[in-house]
Amino acid sequence: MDNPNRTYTVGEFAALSKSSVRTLHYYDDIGLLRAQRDASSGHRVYRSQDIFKLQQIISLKFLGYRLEEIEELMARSTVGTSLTEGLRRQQEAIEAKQRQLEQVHTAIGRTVQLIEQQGELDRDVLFSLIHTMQSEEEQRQWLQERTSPELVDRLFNQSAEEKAEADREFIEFTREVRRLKGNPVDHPEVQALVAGLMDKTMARVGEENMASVSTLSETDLDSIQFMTSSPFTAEEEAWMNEAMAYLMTQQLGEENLKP
Amino acid sequence: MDNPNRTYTVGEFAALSKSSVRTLHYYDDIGLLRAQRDASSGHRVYRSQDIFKLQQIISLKFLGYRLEEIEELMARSTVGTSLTEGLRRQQEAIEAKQRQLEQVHTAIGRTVQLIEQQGELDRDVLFSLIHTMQSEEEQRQWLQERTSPELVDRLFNQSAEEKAEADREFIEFTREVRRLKGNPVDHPEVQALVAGLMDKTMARVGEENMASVSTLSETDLDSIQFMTSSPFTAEEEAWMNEAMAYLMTQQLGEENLKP
DNA sequence: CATAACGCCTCACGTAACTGGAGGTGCAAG
DNA sequence: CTTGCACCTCCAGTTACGTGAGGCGTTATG
Repeated sequence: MDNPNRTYTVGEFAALSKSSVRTLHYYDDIGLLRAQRDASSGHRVYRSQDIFKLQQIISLKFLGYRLEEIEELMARSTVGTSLTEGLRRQQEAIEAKQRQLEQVHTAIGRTVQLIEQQGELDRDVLFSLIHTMQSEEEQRQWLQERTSPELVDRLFNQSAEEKAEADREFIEFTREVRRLKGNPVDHPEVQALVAGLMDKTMARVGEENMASVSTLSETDLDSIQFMTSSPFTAEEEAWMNEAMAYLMTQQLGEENLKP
Repeated sequence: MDNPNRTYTVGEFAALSKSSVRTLHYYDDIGLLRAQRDASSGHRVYRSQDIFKLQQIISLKFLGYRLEEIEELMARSTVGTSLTEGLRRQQEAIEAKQRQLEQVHTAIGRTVQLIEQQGELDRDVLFSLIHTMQSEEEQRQWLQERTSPELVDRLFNQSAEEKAEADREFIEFTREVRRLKGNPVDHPEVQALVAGLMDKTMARVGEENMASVSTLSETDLDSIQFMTSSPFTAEEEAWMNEAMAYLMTQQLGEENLKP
């Protein structure tokens, strides 16, 4: 057994504690773990009891404390309820980080899956999707404040497969837009495209929720534009709006013919 | 609708993107998002198309990329399999972080629970426990290489309750040591204490695993000392060892009397 | 015995992604 | 005329070290 009075050099001490010489120098400099000095050589000398102190430092670092806080904590002799409070705050911070990491993790998962299925992707489309995933929480919050909980539930509480399906459909849609862009808005394929979009949107929102959507104001619709970044150019958007308008007039016309 | 050619000042742009003016200055400085300048005032001028670029930057930051990497990624026009590979690496890094956070989370949870149940705790004891939790993975690895998988399983694959129980027992044990310290090693309560310790240890290890424990070498036992930091002083350790030795001789004596 | 190789020392700069402050300009309102 | 606002630039500080230069004293080797 080692005798408890033996001393260590920085190198030995670093190896023991699995930290680095530089780290020990640093702790010495900032006064977190002061070493004694060999009078003649000026070398740092650590005593075996310093091991415990260093272990405490490492433990507290492990718990997420910064060195300054650690110094303060170690100066206090009692370790009780005051620490619990700090620990609980640490706990909450960790949970927040975990939630964020989880979000990023699934976002990357969805992105990778998309690229694998679809091959090379247009960068605008990809970034638009990533941006949507990233701000999903924000959008949910926003809708929660303005529409019915049922709609929010329906739109966001989807399974991973449903979300993947929505991603695919979106990609498909952008490809069709790129393919048909330039055609007149009354071109049958263009009309089919926008009709399909409206159907899908209706299906996604659900008929029973259309009422709460229609309560959204003009300014609301404007600000939704900023949140959901679109991969389309201004001309593409204008063209699509025209096609939509044409579709609406056609449908209205048919209805007027029926009775 | 905003016309697509309107321009923004830094302040407006910061508000739009929910970043700060300083951040935009910074991105301009490092060339990540260069702004044009108003010739007369020298003020930064952002165009609406810069919004997309900034959104992409924010998205990539969200995915965990560093600004330097982002600049490089955005310079490339194709976004395909090269990105997937990077994303997968990101994914793994995130998973590693998640595992680490999970470990810290449960460690703090156990600590808080202990302080709540036991009130004020001796700092040495507390740090000893935290240190043990922190290096649990390391210890598991160490034992895995040297003993049987069954033993490792038994020692580490415990439920949260079992671990909490072990923590409590350990605290209880340190309290008893403090209380009885100074008594002669053949004092009945001291003997009961060490006998209890041995019983608990045997129960924890399991009779069928004693064989693989005994294969550990002397040096192995030394290095285990460094990993499991003890909250006891050198004298306390010596005293406990003596008491253990006394217990062993007694038991050997009894066995010799039996037959 | 000279030299090389260690291990230690100090000093000082680099890191990532900002944040904050000091000091200055131009413009509009009170 | 002053106040306030929004902008500008330049400088410094943040965290917890990593890295490298240049130097000293001790030990191993040719």
